[in-house]
Amino acid sequence: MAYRRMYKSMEKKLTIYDIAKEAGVSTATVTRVMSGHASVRPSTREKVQAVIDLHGYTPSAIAQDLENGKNKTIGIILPEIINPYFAQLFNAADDEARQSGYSVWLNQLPSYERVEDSLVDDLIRRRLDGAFFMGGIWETQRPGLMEAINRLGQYMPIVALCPPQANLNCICLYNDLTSCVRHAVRHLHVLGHRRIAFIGGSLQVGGSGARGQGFLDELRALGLPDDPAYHHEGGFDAESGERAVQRLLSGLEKSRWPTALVAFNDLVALGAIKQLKQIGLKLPEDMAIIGCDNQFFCTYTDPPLTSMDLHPEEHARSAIRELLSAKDHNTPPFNLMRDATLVVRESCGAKLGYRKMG
Amino acid sequence: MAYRRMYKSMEKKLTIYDIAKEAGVSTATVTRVMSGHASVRPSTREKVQAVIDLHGYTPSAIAQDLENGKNKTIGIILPEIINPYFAQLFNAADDEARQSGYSVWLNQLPSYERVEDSLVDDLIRRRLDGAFFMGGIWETQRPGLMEAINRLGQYMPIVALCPPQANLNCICLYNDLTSCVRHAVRHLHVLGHRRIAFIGGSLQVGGSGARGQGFLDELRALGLPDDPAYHHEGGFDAESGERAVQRLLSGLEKSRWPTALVAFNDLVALGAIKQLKQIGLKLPEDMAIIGCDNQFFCTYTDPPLTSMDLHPEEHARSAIRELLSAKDHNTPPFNLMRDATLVVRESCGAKLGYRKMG
DNA sequence: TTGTACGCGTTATCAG
DNA sequence: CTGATAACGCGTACAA
Repeated sequence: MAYRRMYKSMEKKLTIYDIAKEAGVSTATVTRVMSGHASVRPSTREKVQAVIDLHGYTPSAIAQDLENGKNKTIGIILPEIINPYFAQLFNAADDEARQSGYSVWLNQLPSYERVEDSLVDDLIRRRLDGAFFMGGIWETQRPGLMEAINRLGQYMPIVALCPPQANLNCICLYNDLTSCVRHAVRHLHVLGHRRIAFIGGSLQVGGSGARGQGFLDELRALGLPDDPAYHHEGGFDAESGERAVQRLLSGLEKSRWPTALVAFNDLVALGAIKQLKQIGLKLPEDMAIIGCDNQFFCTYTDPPLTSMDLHPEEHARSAIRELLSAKDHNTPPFNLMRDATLVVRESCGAKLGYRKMG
Repeated sequence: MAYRRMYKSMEKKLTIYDIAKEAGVSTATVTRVMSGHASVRPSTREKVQAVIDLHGYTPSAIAQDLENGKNKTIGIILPEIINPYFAQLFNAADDEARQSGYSVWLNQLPSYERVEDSLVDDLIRRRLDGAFFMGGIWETQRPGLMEAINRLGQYMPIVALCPPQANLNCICLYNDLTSCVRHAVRHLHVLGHRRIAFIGGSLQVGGSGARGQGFLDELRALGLPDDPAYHHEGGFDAESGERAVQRLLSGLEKSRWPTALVAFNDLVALGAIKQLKQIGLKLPEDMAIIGCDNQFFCTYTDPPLTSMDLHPEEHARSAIRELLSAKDHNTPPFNLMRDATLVVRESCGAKLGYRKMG
């Protein structure tokens, strides 16, 4: 037994013509009533409005879009919304766009996967008003990404959350990750740490390279030993953190264990903390750790995780604003750097004060 | 100095007419070439394709949408993507939709806020193929929501993640939260706990009511005391958890403290754990705790958090599938219930075995 | 103040 | 196989 007319969409779709006919006016008048701008005789207005209300008529956005040749939509491309860091970015971008009467269209592009032409085609096909590529992308080799951005950039303004790169034709918003990591290392040094290791991420590639560089730079600047056994790459999530700690410590005599860890990000730190405790270490007494991203759970780890805030919301809001303004004013590409902020909690032993360490 | 022709979108927009003219054919033929379905003489095909490639022409999706009267888009309404639970749901829905060639349009509708007509108008205006309302919504009074859903339901199929309700005309997917909480309480009881408290959420309203009911039901069934001082509502996030613990314990002599906590969800549990430790309690020895949602960080709390898995991904995938099939087959509304699964970790003392407790 | 007619970019239909 | 032409639903000149 089939159900009929369950949805109005199943009935004859209601168009502006239907309203016009039923109200005994032209479609132009209906438009006038709805927009409210033009002047309509009060009696006609009422008559038309009555019909509109009666049927609950709402004009089709797709027809409107066609009419004025745009979407009022901005495409957002990120690796995975599951990652709270990207959720945070997305959320701020969404909010900012909405405030300007724009919508946002989310596209997940998993890390490690090749950038397919079909994604770019999709974005072009939709006639978006701009595209915002956010991070995670440069942390790994991403075949095809730069070409994709450059092609897409011929159709709409683009903002990317990444350090500026040669031949990358878009607005780049980024953090000075080198100085960010140097900041972290310095914090640990001030607290007395001398054997410091870096875990997670990937020291060679893309944006991660900057962190690795910062790490090494600061070690040198402080005159600390630069032991290759103290670099353990591996990934961007909590499991990577667990594994990194395991590999790091199992490869070293106890006497040579570092006293502090710089984690690629908070997720890596989260995993590291678990593994460190499992080994029986007390935090921060036996091992200090610092994360990056200042995620919501930093307050709730035990001990609370000291971290670097990269100010993702501000980046996201800038991105949207620049996108909209670039569309209007045809702004030439530029780049914008933000400093990171150290958020001191307890995982580095700040409360314990300075200690002389082996 | 203004930049010119930076984006192709700034130039005269390339349409199918332009391609047709330049290739010396009609627009119909261009369409045929692009779709590949109809038969075109190879030589013409090549000729047309050459022009297409030359200019990188991509047909406008908005015109296509107008033509076939649909979007291939499903609207998703959730409180906040920042909450990892909803991110998880969204992600699964997105993936499922994509697999069927559909897109997803995210709309955040903060809890506690009234459902504006403008949101519903927006959804209707876009001529979506369906809408998926997900949770958090029924946890609080939501003036206007039911009316909104019922109005929207006249235009497109709707799936909601909530228990079926009278006068709510949509497909409801839900968990049996009553039995879910009873399950949790039983787990604690088996481990020896006799004084059990419930924190977070709201016992009276909507979906939360079911949890509160389950809590009370199981206490009664087990012959445990039902002490009003053991119910502490308050919210859905980590901070709420902190406050709830504070209020709960400060209002009770130590001898009457519960030995176990049922938290509304994992975020509440996260906050509770922090506060419990701050008070100096050992977990799970001095206080057991069980969460709900089985979020990613459950593995990484200390101790790892025992939780209930509500299988959000399965719900989300069902939702999308039902939405698409409802559109095609005009299925009558129905409801679908899923059981929750207990995921035992260490926060309830399962490793310690049964203990006789005060 | 109101109506007519056309354009927006595609696809589909129907001739040829 | 190919080309006109009519939809699709709306806004907007332009005319009345």
